[in-house]
Amino acid sequence: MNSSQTSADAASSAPSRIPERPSLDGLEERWTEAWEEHGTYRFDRSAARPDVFSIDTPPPTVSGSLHIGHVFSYTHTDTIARFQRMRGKRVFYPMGFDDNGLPTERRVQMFYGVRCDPSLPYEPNFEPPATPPKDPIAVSRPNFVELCLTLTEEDEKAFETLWRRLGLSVDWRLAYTTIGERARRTSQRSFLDLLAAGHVYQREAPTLWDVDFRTAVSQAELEDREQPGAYHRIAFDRVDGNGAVEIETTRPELLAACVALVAHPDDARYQPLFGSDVLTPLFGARVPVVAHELADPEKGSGIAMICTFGDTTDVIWWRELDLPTRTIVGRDGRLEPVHWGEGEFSSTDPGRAGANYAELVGKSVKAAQRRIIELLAADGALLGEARAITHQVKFYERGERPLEIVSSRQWFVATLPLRDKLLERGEELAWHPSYMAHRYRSWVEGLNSDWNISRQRFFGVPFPLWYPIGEDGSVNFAQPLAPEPEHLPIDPSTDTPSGYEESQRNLPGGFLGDPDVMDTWATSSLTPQIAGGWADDPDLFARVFPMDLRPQAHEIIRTWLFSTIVRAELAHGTLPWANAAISGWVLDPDRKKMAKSKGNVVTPLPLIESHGADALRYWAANGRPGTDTAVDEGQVKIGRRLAIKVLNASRFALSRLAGQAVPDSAAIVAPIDRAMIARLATVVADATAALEEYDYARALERTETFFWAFCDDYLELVKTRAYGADDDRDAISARTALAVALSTQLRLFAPFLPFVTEEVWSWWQEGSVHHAPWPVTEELAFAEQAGAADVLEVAAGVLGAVRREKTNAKRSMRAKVARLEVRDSPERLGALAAARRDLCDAGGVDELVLTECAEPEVLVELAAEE
RNA sequence: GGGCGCUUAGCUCAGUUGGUUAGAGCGCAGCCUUCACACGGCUGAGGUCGGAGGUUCGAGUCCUCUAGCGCCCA
Repeated sequence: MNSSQTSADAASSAPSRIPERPSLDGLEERWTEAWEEHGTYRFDRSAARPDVFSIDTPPPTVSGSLHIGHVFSYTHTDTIARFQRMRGKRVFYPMGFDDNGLPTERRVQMFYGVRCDPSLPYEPNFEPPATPPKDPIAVSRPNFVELCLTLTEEDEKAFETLWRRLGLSVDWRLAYTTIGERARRTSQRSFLDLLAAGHVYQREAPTLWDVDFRTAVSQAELEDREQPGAYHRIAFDRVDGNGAVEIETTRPELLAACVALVAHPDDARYQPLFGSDVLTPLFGARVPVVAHELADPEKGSGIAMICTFGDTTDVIWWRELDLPTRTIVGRDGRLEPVHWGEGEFSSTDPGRAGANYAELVGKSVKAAQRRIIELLAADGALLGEARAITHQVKFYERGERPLEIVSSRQWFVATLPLRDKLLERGEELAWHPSYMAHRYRSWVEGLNSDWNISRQRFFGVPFPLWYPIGEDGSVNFAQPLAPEPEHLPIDPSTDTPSGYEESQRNLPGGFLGDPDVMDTWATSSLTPQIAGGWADDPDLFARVFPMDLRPQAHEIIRTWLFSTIVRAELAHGTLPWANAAISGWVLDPDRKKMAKSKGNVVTPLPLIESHGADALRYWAANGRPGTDTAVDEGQVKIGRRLAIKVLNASRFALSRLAGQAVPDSAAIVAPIDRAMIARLATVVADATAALEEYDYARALERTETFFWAFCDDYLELVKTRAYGADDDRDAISARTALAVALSTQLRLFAPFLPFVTEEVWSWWQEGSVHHAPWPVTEELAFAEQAGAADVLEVAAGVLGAVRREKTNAKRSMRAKVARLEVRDSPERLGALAAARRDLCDAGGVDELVLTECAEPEVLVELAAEE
């Protein structure tokens, strides 16, 4: 701490700035406004990279509800941002909003009662009805996107309001969205770069498909769900007439799509059949019996049918065994018409096959299953009763029906070849807490497909490509037409490729715009590049990238964290950040996961309104890194109590300071004052070390523990002395120690309680506490004690004994002590002697006797009641 | 099936590299209107650290096995 800065100005004005009855009321409005006005949290973009601390803030999904989980994790990040700022870093702390993608589309559909039909033309004056109609109105894609933009804008305002009330030290000038112009330019430019470098490719391939959303989904968006099912035993006649082969399947409705039977190569039961053919019942299609290691002899009858495509194993068999394709399930999840006897759908009896299939066509897979079981039973091919089981079925994480696998044209990022490199990057990254690295590693090790980034949706970043259409009407997907980088962002559904006229769209000799949009992760994986200005502000980008910190929740390690590492690796050959801080979840008060469907989601605003932002932040900052934490209003109330205590203790500590804004610590001469400062120095060291390791919770806990002891013991002990005369050097020592301790503690608390600390700071200091230097042990080193007994600890112990005696006697704490005898070691008695005056004042002690004794004891004789 | 985390007072949780009688807050009980604070203060009663075994002079803190809860991956 600087010494000897006594300013006459401060001397006259400072005490008057301390309110008579300090209160939390109005602090948030006042300081939120002041910070905005003074640009307290603005990023200084003149800073060089080593002086910058940059944060890749998670952009919340704006169409999701505001809930307490946001407050929780964003508070954690904010404490780190504030700590780094006070350490002198220029903090790059932008806020983003993730608005593109399916959640927004769903919300818009519900909110306005519309659905998107891309075949419709744009209606410039379209207004959605005031109340959503029962049957959704079909609107064009541009109209639909407009509604998405309108609604997300409103949602973003609600989020921003919450963040500001919570006191996040975000630079709002840096806010971005994942659908905004910069995001589209960045995503499209990055895509074209990857295309040029050969890291993305397009392929007609079996794709995981959600039949309700009618879009492809990627491996990262899958989840297994336990589902009831049943094994049905079906007989396939052998072509050679030597009886039948019995298979078991959970998906009999795919029988028409069967292309082979498969058993394990070592399975003696089926070895004689390999290479021979069998006929599918009902359809008479001739299919081979083949061998493959993935066939499980333990499962069902040990031989399975391979279809187009029942599950991902079917896809592997299809690819590795070079089997034909018989597609029967359409993109709507219903069985499509096929022509038996033609092409892939050969049959020994096309007429019968067609008649049987006519019973199924147009039905959903579920309905088709019910019908085909009846047909098989009537045919005699169904053997025995169905055997009920439960099994894991793949779902889109937001979907309601099992995924189908359909063949479609999709863009992929080649992630599988990167696997080893990605594992290395995971090792390089500093994870907080460290065990979260396992989540990433097990995910990368389990990668089984390249990243499909095409989505057959509407509100997203379009692929910046067109495809030439030949004179014969065939589309040349192999030679896409790309725009010039300076024209980005573009929308191929409304923009025209160079060398073509708009009139040539979708016509022979013309062009076709890529109809798809990118996976939402394909854009949000670029948040460091979007926020940092990679595509349009290289100067800024060089100052912030690679970033210092990615804070996020653990459930999106496989999606957001993973995909961001992929993109940075491909674009820059580096990690996108040095540290990943993984926060836990917020659970409801009964420690259950919060979910809209359960109705147990806690909204944060009422908690801020009733207890204050500092209080809610206190609760959040008590959640250890990575640990799931229950909502606990009791903890919030304690946060409020702490904030009030800071106000009141500060008022006392400063009340007799006589206006020295920055007192000279050389005036701190009393041993107990020095002991308190020495202990505070250890708190500074602990809190600093903890924050350096992203353990904000530990830093808060250390600071808070010290603060309560400071109030309960030290403040009480020195209270009388601090009121002493202006020429009393012991009084000055106490006042100075109070001021130094307060200054240090306010700065330690500032990242956690930004409002109340700023308020108190403003009573006696210039500038914002949030730009004050983070305390260092050196400024308190003058009080270092060499091995002596801790005066404060001994005195506080004796004071406690006095209080105990008064409580036992049911007397007031003001009651006089006629005689106090302390028996203890010479060393401790020496320490106590140094605090004799304070102890007698605080305890109301008339006579203090110190007796050397091996058996420590405190004897309290209360004076008679008056 | 593989992996990770958690299990410490009625509740929510600390306990950093193993070291004197295991800590905090809430809740509970009692006391005190004290000149920073009744949106307060003081004091107190409550655990032998999920279970079993082991290493060690010494283990909540390290090792093995085991139970329950939660999660990740396949």
